[in-house]
Amino acid sequence: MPRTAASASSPAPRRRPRADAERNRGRVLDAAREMLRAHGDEAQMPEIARAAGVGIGTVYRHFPNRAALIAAVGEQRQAEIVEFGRSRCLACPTAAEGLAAYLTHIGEVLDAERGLSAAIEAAFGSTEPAGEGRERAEEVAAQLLARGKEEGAVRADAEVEDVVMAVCGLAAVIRNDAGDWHRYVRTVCAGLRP
Amino acid sequence: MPRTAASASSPAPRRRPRADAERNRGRVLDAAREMLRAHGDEAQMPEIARAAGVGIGTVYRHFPNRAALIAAVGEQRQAEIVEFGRSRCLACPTAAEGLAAYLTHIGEVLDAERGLSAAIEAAFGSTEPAGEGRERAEEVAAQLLARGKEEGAVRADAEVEDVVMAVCGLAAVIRNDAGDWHRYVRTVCAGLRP
Amino acid sequence: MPRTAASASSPAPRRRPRADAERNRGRVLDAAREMLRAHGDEAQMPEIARAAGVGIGTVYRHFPNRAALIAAVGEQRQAEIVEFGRSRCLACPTAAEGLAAYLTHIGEVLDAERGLSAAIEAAFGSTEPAGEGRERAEEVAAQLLARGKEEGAVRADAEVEDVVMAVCGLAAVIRNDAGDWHRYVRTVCAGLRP
Amino acid sequence: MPRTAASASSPAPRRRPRADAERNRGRVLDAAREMLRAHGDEAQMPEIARAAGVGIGTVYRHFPNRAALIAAVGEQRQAEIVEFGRSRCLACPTAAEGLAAYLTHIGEVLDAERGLSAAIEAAFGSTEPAGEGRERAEEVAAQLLARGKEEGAVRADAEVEDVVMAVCGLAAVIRNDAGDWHRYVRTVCAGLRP
DNA sequence: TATGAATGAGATTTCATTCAT
DNA sequence: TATGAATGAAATCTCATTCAT
Repeated sequence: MPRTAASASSPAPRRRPRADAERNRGRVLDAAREMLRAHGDEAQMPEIARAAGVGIGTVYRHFPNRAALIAAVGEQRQAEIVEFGRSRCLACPTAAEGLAAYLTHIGEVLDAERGLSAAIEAAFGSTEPAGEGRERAEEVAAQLLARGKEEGAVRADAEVEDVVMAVCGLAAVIRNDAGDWHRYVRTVCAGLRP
Repeated sequence: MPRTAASASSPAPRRRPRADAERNRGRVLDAAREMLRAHGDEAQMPEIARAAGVGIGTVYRHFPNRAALIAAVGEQRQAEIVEFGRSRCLACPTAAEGLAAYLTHIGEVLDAERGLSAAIEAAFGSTEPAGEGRERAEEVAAQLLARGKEEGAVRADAEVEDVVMAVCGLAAVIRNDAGDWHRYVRTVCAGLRP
Repeated sequence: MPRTAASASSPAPRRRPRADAERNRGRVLDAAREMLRAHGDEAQMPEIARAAGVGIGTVYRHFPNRAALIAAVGEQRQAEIVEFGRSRCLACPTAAEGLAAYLTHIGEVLDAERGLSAAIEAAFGSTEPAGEGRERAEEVAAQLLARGKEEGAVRADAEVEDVVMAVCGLAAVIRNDAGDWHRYVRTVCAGLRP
Repeated sequence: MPRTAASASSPAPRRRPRADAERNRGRVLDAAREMLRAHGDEAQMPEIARAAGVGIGTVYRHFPNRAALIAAVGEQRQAEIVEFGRSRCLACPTAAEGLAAYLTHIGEVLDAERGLSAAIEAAFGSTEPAGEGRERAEEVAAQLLARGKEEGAVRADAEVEDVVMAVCGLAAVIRNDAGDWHRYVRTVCAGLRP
């Protein structure tokens, strides 16, 4: 596509549109996700920048520090997990099944993407920022619990907090290779029954 | 100067570590524990060495790297926790009470010593080396489960692995401030009941 | 802000070292020089970094290791010595006087700055890199010899190499306190006469 | 030589004769010399101990520190050089030849045993301890100079100090690869002539 | 007295983060 | 705004030297 005549002779029109920055942010996030998947916590900032095809300064323009970048990766992955929960688990015949399916899905993701598990654990775990992702995750849990109570499959005093903690624990179980995590899911589900 | 026949004069059974080395190892471990307690993962190797009153080379002679030192601290703390479990929780009137007491004690320790929680989590979690500490921890769990089954307070198919995972998850819950950990203990205990 | 036509707008001739890096390199070099003067070979890298007001990483960015830093100090001092030779000794009434003055100046510098003498000796001695400093030093020697031969005050077969070796030896004499170095200068000068 | 009857039945007569220690000292010295020859200043104390077949503690029993060991090696080698000077150079037809032969021999040794040159330089150079070796070295120089003056081949005001400095310089010239050391010898010899 | 594991000071490497361009 | 060279704090390694056995 030949440039239109308007493209004047200025040596380089330094007007990088916002879209450009947005694209860079995405590239960095993707690269970080890949590097974390591959190398876990060993993933290095310069490597991530290189993999993203940007300078390291650009990484820091979009994320104030390494922890923030990792957190962003965790939240991104969390969002996908929650979306799965919303579309698939809420659609299960029973809430009990839905809850089990939700936890099992999380387990599978964490198991398959070991390098991301700390990031995901933090996304689900931390009560602090109560970010948007966190909120949506809690919505899914809340709906599952509510339905579960209606169906008599969940203790009346179960709370969203209990699910959050279960997920957080699940992440740790998998990250530490502490045992067969399917059994953990079973225990927790049983523990939430009336 | 006739010695009695028994004097097996092997030139040197010299395989006990030198007394001072043993002492220094202990000092380093103690110092690391203090620094971790106080500063968590920020704890620095030179600071630890200084606090222990030894050179940094000594720290590295006893522990090949920072991670190994932290792991050792975790195992030490784990040993104390397990000892508590053995002497107190096994002595509870019922196994159910014992198990709850065990998990609650762990929760209290982790809650009070946030800085150590990652180290302790790893000590309880990792299946890898199956070190001595790990073994003892499993003994306690095994006995609690066995008695629990006799008393009809624990599922017949519960295994030591389930307790290990519960502990590991508990550590993560507390480390991430994911919620009221007492509730988590309750859920897990309930999940192990028949 | 119209630039004059001459502003060749090549996107980035960005190969000049950053100004601050250049400044820091200089600071490190100066600090090293001071520390060497004061403590000789005892001078420590962390101390030098501190004296320079930079982190130790910066020292190692500019100089791959301690030896390289010391060598750089030696070359810097050598450059000053050579400059003295160029401006003062070449201006002496006779080449013989010039040569004596040159060696005497070197002796005085080495005598006054014991801590630097090994570095300076290496700078004058080593034939290896034939760096810029070395080249200039040889120019001075070459001119003194050439004039000396014209004036009949220097052997016809004397070479720059002979002066270099004399300087190198002088440094060793002073560093080892092997005797009254003025006598050494006299011997060498006599040895270069026809 | 069978032990005399007096050698009682004590399980192990812990009377290591002095000869034993003396032998160890010699072994350490030899090993150090070899390691220095092979690796120069890189030679490490533990390696030397291993090469000598003794514990590192034994090395330190005989030599207070690394510098002292190296100095001892230098003095040993110096002694051999001086012995050569005494037996060969003093026997030359003329003192001028003797002096040249002496310096040339030193040059050859230093050239062939680069790793030892710093040690040898120090042995010849340092005025400090005026040890026995040093004294003998000066005797040779003194005799060569005395005969040279008689023969009219050496300046009347030449002193032992001048020879010492020449040797010291020679060592530096060779150690630094500053040029063709034979030329240096020539210059110095010429410089000592009337 | 001989031994070598243990020690600690200092050199060097690593990498997250900053900042001049 | 994007870049990556530059920075510096902390980890880690390397020996010379000490000292319990």
